[in-house]
Amino acid sequence: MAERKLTTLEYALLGLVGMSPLTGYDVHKVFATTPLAHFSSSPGAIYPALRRLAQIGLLEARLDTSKEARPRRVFSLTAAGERALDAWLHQPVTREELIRGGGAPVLRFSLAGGRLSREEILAYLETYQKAVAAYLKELYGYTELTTGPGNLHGHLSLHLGIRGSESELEWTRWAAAEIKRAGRVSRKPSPSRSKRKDIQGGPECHKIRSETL
Amino acid sequence: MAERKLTTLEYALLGLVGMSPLTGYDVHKVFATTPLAHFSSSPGAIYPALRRLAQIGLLEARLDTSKEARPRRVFSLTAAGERALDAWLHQPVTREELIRGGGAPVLRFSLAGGRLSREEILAYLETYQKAVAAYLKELYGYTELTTGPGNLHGHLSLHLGIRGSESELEWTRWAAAEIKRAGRVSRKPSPSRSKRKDIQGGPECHKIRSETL
DNA sequence: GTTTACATGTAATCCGTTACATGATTGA
DNA sequence: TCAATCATGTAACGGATTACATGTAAAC
Repeated sequence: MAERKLTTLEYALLGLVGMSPLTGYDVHKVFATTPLAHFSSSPGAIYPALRRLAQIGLLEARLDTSKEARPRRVFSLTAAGERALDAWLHQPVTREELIRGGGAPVLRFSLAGGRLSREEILAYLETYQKAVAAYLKELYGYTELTTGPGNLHGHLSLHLGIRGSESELEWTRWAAAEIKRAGRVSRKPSPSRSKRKDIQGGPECHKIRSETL
Repeated sequence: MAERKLTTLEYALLGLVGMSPLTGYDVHKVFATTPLAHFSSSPGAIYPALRRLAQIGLLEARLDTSKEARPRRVFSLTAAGERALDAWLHQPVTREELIRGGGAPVLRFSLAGGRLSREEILAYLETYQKAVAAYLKELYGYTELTTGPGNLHGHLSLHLGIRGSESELEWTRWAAAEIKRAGRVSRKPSPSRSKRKDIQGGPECHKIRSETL
């Protein structure tokens, strides 16, 4: 239980497997056919990563020998894997995550559905918003240096970053509002169900999510 | 001259060194203090990459032994380096570059100032725009799958990607318009200078650009 | 005079890419 | 039956991260 740091890909795998047990090829299909495509769907990335997670006890592999074909490993989350995933989902968005790309902030948000409470998710979006706002301030600071003639391309490139961050900032506010709204409207038609379940859905919902996210 | 494929970092180094000769620490400063920060400023990335580029003949290192301190290597572009950089700058934006992050599309645009003609730059922005538009179409296709209850987080995450791509698309149009406008207005006050030079500026402009981009 | 920041690297580790390998299933 | 696709991996290579090493200049 050396608690070594995991890569973004490995957390993505934990999250996917946590929705429903999956084989390596299932993961490949998700990465190849959904907006999660910025993860490589190459087997050379997926299979070793799954094996690594199994070796450190975060995933557990069940050998499926039905069909008497080549046995396939079906991976599912262990208790330690649940803990590692939940701990990661509770991390705030950092400046480094924003700058270095990799998509960790939105990945955490995607996987948080059903694993975090609505309050925790809103708190997470708050950290997201703050991080983007702070980074935007940095970018605005650069504009003074690039205005004026002689640096048109620097000026224009900077504005691409600024526009992107502005759009990201607006999204965090919009997403928070949508989540609050969804909590309100779905409580009315079915007041007997718990708030968590309203958003979370059942296992079949997980299946859909893993295919369409 | 085996023409091995270069990484985005290596092209960024070619571009920076092409603006003005630099040492490894100069590069570190650029990555640490400008919006180019999504490249790692760690010496373990920069120094080996510079050395690699020198070994394959794209950079040339001049040993500066003034000050009699530890000698520092000042890198500059070779003719082969210029060719490799220019060839890369002429590549259109691809779907893979957009999806896998890495910032190659905007990096090429940033480095294109002064190296490509205005017509070539506009053509490049055209490929950028087409690639983003095509990717946006893909993303819109996913919205149908995520609408409806039970997949709120997938739906919201998808919209983050859509908003980001829409913002990027608008930027390509705006940048093209700005470049056309700049070409027009700067020709009037100084009709004697060439069009290229109007945008490009001199060496001191390169220095500014490398610090502020 | 000692610490802090500047400056230039090297070494180990490790993840991801690319290419290869192989067997089962399906369609022509 | 032959090709193509599905499905499950392995192996080699290489680049990036992290940590370490070291020496100089400035600040206090």
